[in-house]
Amino acid sequence: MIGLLDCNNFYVSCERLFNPKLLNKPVIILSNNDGCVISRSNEAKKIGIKMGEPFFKIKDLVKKWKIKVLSSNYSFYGDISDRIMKILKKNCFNIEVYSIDEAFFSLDGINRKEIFCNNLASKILKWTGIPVSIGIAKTKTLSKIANRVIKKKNDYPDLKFEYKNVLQINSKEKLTYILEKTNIENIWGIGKGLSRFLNKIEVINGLQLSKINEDFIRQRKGVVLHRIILELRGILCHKVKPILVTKKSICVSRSFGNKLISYKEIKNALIVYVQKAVQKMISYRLLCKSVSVFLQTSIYDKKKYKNTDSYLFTEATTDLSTIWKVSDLLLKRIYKQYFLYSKVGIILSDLCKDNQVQRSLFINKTIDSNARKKKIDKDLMIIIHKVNRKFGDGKLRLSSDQSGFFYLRRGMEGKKKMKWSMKSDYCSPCYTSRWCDIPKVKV
DNA sequence: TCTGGGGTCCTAGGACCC
DNA sequence: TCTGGGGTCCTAGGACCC
Repeated sequence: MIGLLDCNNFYVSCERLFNPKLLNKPVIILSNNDGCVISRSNEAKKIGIKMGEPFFKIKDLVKKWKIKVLSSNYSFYGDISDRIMKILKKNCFNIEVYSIDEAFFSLDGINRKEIFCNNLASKILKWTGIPVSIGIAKTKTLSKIANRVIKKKNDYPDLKFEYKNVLQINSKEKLTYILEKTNIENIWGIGKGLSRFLNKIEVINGLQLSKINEDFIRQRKGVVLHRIILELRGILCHKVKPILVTKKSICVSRSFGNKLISYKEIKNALIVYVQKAVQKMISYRLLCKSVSVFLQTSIYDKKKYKNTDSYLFTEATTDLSTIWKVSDLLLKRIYKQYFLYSKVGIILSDLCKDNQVQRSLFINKTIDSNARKKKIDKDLMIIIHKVNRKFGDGKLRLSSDQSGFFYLRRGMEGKKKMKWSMKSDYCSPCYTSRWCDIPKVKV
């Protein structure tokens, strides 16, 4: 049996930990750039605010219902997430952290699974203050469904819930009832495209999907949907993968706070993302062999443009100034005048572990050559990494000219807003991850 | 006026091999 | 005039996830 732990309204719950004024009130959290709604309290859900809704479209509702609005604060949520996952790891042996607020775990060998999970949920609530739900079933797909059922009890009136936050699908009758009451678009792995296809052939709910002719599906839609069907029948296709599989790519990109036209401004934004991406890569002890840069206008604009270009190194590298030189070159190649750009980004791929680098036969005279220089560059990057960790992200930054020099950023982080800086008008303090933001208690 | 960011997996089709 | 069969590997793009 597989358990799925999912934090309830995770980002809202995090914000409520340190700000009790948000309790029992409608609260929403916005995506980067204050673009869309990505977390809602139950009260906000009741008002009818949908997941992913653009913020500007619901401003009237926000005013009318006095909804509390917050920008997202990922370093804070990440820290709370770590605490929850640590508790889980101490109590279970086979865990796959699936997202910032979700984890699968194996329940093999545990006798009274529901009681065990109920205790686990209580412990997490007591130790971190975050309410969680746990679904238990034979496969990942079914445990996702079980988890959803707990959160939407009203949609399943005939079910008896022994526990407030835990549900096990442990009988055929229960499974049949739940599947019949679950629409296909709420099943894990079925998005817009597959829903449209299934609705067309009059498959509306999970029960119908589980009974469909699998050869037909395999032929028409391939192995992905076939596996979903098998999992609905209780046949395991997706194992719990506890080992951290190494990353395959690292991407850093942001939408600009304001649209940009000039090459120079876009370049200034890109250099910050390049440095972030390289630092991330180094922290995973990886090197990259390939760099891509992409640039695009908003998909909602009339005058659209979107382009990507890539560069392949002869040997994998972590060197920031080399990667920046290449990124700048790529940006030059894809930049076109007279467009209103909304986003630029960098992707590092062809990643390899730092102890498994394939050496090049033709090391001389290439852009990323010279072993001695490489060693110095690597040491330099580690120092920059350490300085930035100690004094704040972005304190030491690569200069955007081609000198390869670094410069020290004066003043407080975030004081000087650039035209391209993200909107984040409603951000809470980093209560647990920045020294000056830690709440003070007066006794 | 204002619509996120960072990923993974699969497939079709082309290029190439003996 | 007539030109096979059975493979592998790579890539771009799509679908999907939270």
